[in-house]
Amino acid sequence: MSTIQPKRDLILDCARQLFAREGFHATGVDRILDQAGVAKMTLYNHFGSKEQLIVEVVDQASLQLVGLMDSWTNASEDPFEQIILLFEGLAGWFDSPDRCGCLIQAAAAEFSDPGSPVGQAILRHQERVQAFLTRITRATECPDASGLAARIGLLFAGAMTAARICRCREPADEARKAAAILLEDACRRAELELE
Amino acid sequence: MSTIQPKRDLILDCARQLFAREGFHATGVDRILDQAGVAKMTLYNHFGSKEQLIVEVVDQASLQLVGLMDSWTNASEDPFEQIILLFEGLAGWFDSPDRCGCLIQAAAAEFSDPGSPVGQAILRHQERVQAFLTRITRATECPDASGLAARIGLLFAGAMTAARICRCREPADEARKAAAILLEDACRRAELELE
DNA sequence: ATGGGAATAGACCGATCAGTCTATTTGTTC
DNA sequence: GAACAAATAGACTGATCGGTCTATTCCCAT
Repeated sequence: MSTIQPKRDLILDCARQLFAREGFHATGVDRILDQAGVAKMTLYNHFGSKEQLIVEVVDQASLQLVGLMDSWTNASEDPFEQIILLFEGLAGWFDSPDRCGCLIQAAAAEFSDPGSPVGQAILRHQERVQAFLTRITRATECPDASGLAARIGLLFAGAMTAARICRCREPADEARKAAAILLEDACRRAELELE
Repeated sequence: MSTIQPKRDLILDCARQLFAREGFHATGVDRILDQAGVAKMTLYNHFGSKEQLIVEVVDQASLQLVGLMDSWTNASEDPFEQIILLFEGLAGWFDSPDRCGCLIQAAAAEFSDPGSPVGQAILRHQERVQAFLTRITRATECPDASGLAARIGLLFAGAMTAARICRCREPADEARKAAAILLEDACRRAELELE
């Protein structure tokens, strides 16, 4: 058997794909087992329950997405450019043919209780993203960096939501334009303040 | 029996509430029947299948939301003000305690196939919203009205997505600020073009 | 009063759900 | 080769799923 990756990661990967394509509740444990070619007890020994598997899938997807955002923005030192790069990266991400939008948004839609383990994982993701965005907007030295980060985050989330429906990169491109306008505005206000 | 509204609307209403709170796949038909106090055959005589019920719930929610958007913006004749009113209305909408975000976004997350009946209903909604927004942005007589509408739509969707997670009106307030900046920018470009 | 359409309760269907259990095999490491 | 942990197949549980069917009851209009 040529399992390069341990079974645990294999299950995590197959589960992520199926959850993204079919949804969390609509994907039965047996479907994941078939896809991964793995016995039932292997899954339950590793994760304990379907809910815990979902939590780990969401956490992994969150770290992966934030990692992507980081790699997209690494190409520049200028925080203004970084935000543009962020939306360009997002647009490129949507070009992947098998992509069905953001897994974490899907999880938020299916698990609305913020107190549940899955809800907690979603909140962790939200905090990660906002922390990432705030780190960039603070570097712009514009006033109201956190407000700017919140607005950029709204565009980011909106682009993901729209891309799930229209399945194209246009929302991300439009979000990039909107972000550029918001940045220009914040920049202009900063200059006014200096005078 | 004091059924003021016909059973059909009662079922539709209970289903909408349960779908919004628990999700579509997670809500069994029997739960809807219990909540509505209605026999199983009554539901199946009216809707034929759970999927068709979902389609009608989504369509009803779409018409209701667009109707709300219309009523929020009716308070002014000025298209710039109308967009601000739109996000103020949205913020007020999120103040409702039992609200768990946008039912149509949840549907989009659970039914990713755009060819399915539910997917079609979601596309119809998306077209309704964009048509509504474009009608307003065209009245601003700014250049690139459809682009502006798309950007406003992204903020609108982003605010809904964020509100589902944080369960507060802040995202809508922040989206309103962002929309105001986008409008100001579009307005400024229009004036520059006139000179 | 009576006929008919709408709604009722509830049994029933096969399929699938998440999760458990056991007995066996596999691969690795002393 | 012995020991041991990991993974295997597959039977099994009770619950729930969406959906069907029947027989009965209710209410309203003629």
